[in-house]
Amino acid sequence: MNNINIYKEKLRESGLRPTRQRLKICEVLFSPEKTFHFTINDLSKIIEEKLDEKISLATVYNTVHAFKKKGYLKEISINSDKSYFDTNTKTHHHFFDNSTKELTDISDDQVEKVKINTSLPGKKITSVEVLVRVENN
Amino acid sequence: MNNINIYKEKLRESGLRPTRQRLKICEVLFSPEKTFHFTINDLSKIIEEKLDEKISLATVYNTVHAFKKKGYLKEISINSDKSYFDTNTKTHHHFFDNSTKELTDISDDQVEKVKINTSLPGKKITSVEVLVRVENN
DNA sequence: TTCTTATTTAGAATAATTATAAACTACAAA
DNA sequence: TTTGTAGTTTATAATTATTCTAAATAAGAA
Repeated sequence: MNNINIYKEKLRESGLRPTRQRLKICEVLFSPEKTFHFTINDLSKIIEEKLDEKISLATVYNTVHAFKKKGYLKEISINSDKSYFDTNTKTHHHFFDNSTKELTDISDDQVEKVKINTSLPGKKITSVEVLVRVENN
Repeated sequence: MNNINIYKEKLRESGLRPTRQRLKICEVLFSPEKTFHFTINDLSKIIEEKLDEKISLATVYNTVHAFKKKGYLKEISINSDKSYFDTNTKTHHHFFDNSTKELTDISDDQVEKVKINTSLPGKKITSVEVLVRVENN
């Protein structure tokens, strides 16, 4: 089965032209059943391996940022030396394994609601996310 | 009052030679009563303004990383485009203001203990930190 | 088909960080 | 004190991630 028409539709809805490159990137990002994390470099490599055709690195950057802006991707800051993106855009939490540098999702329902007993005047909370660092024991 | 001898002592304890440069950086980082956040660039500028003498950027990098390794500084990843360091090395939480890009501490006691109902086999939790994103309302 | 505007692209530019290797310095031992 | 050595500092080059630029291309409307 092919999702291309769905992606075309979605892109057009978002005001993004469904170009060949964007559709390929959609396939790589949104066809897998499970959400995943990646860096731009990861993505670029996956595309090279999976596809017969190369997509310019600048386009990968452009596309990822466009998708992020539209809310189809989420940027995660764990490691300051690289930008990680996540195809899971819902508010959720993470394990970060300091031993292996791996990042894993913790679904929202496995963390009890976090209560913050303070606030900033004139500001409203947009998200509350938990980072659980682990290491080998 | 002068903390230099305390810094000298601490550095020596840690196996770091108390050089002129390291002592100056200690003064800038650890003399203020309140902890604070900074980037390497911030720190470099503060040093230039405060001190009559310049410290090479490479040394600032070296020193910050050495202090981080020894546990005197903590690295914070909020914004992926820069590395922030924190002189508050205790486990604590943050507000990140998306409107102003400002980072503020939330002390540990203002956040109720976070319960995680899942775990990773063979791993132990080393820290649980909460990031609360806010924006103007 | 044609026109307009968005998009892609290679490569240059920028910015943060790390590496290099020579000069310098803290400090232990003579 | 002086000296030797290992740790540090430094300027600069190298590297890496990311953004910019401007020309070529392609999508979609007329």
